[in-house]
Amino acid sequence: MVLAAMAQDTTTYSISELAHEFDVTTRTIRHYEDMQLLLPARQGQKRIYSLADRTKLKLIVRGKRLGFSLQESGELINMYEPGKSNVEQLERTLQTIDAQRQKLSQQLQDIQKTFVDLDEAEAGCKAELEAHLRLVKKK
Amino acid sequence: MVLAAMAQDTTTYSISELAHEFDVTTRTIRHYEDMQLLLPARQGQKRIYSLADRTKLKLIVRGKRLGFSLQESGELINMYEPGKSNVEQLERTLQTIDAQRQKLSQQLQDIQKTFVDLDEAEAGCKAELEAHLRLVKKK
DNA sequence: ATTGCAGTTTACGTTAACGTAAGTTATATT
DNA sequence: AATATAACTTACGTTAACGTAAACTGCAAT
Repeated sequence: MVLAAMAQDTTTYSISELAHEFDVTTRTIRHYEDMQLLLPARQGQKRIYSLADRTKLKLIVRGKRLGFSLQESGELINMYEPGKSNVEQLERTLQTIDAQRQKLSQQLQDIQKTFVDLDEAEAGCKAELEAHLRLVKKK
Repeated sequence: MVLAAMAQDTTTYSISELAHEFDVTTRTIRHYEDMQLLLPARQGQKRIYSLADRTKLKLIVRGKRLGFSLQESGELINMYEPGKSNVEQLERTLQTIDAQRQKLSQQLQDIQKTFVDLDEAEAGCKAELEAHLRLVKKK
């Protein structure tokens, strides 16, 4: 479900609802707005978040788990917004998409390696633990 | 190859060699030492890095690509050091290993989802581009 | 009427991860 | 002997991503 296709949904959220759902503070959400990642509607002073806003926040939070900066997450979000349909911009977006893919591939490899390392570390630990157990049993 | 098993290798590196190999500054490497992640030997004032030191640095750099803090990378490194062989410590290490695995699994899922999103975004971009091309052709 | 939330703005504070600059030392080269 | 190169220490500066506090607003229930 792309951001653009969410226009008809009228569900809205308060800032504290979103904060609770994604386990962040309201300050954090407002900060993302300061950084231009979100631009919720207003009802008087209060911020009213749409489903599209929620999705953007979800992307930011996911990005954080992957170690993305807010800027990087911002780029990611912009990819889903078809807005600027001039050719030059579209081609730059395609390049950004490719760059993102490469970064993710690198991360995939890093994760695989780390899993292997963790297996080794675990094996070493368990071996040592059993050595200890044997010592206790012999006594 | 575990850190402990690298004792016999006598290869050494200067700080600038490592900096160049891993594409970081010497300042960065010294910073990791300040943060207790590295403890190279000395030859007078100069730092002399062993193969084990190099491996630790590699782990740190890899961790950074995964968005790990230096503290987290420090924990990872400590897992490979069998040093403190008391049972309690070993069991805590096993727990840390498990926590790491869970974090990595979450990252894996996030990466998969992001790949899907990128595919969608790319498809949308290309569709728009072709729409543009058709407009030009019709003229 | 006031008490209590939930929300708001403004603004200074904090932490991590280095950058950058200044001044010093040691070794090697011209 | 002078210069270059690579290393070093000390210390202040910077950026990102919020935290935290203070003071204000609007609505709801007692």
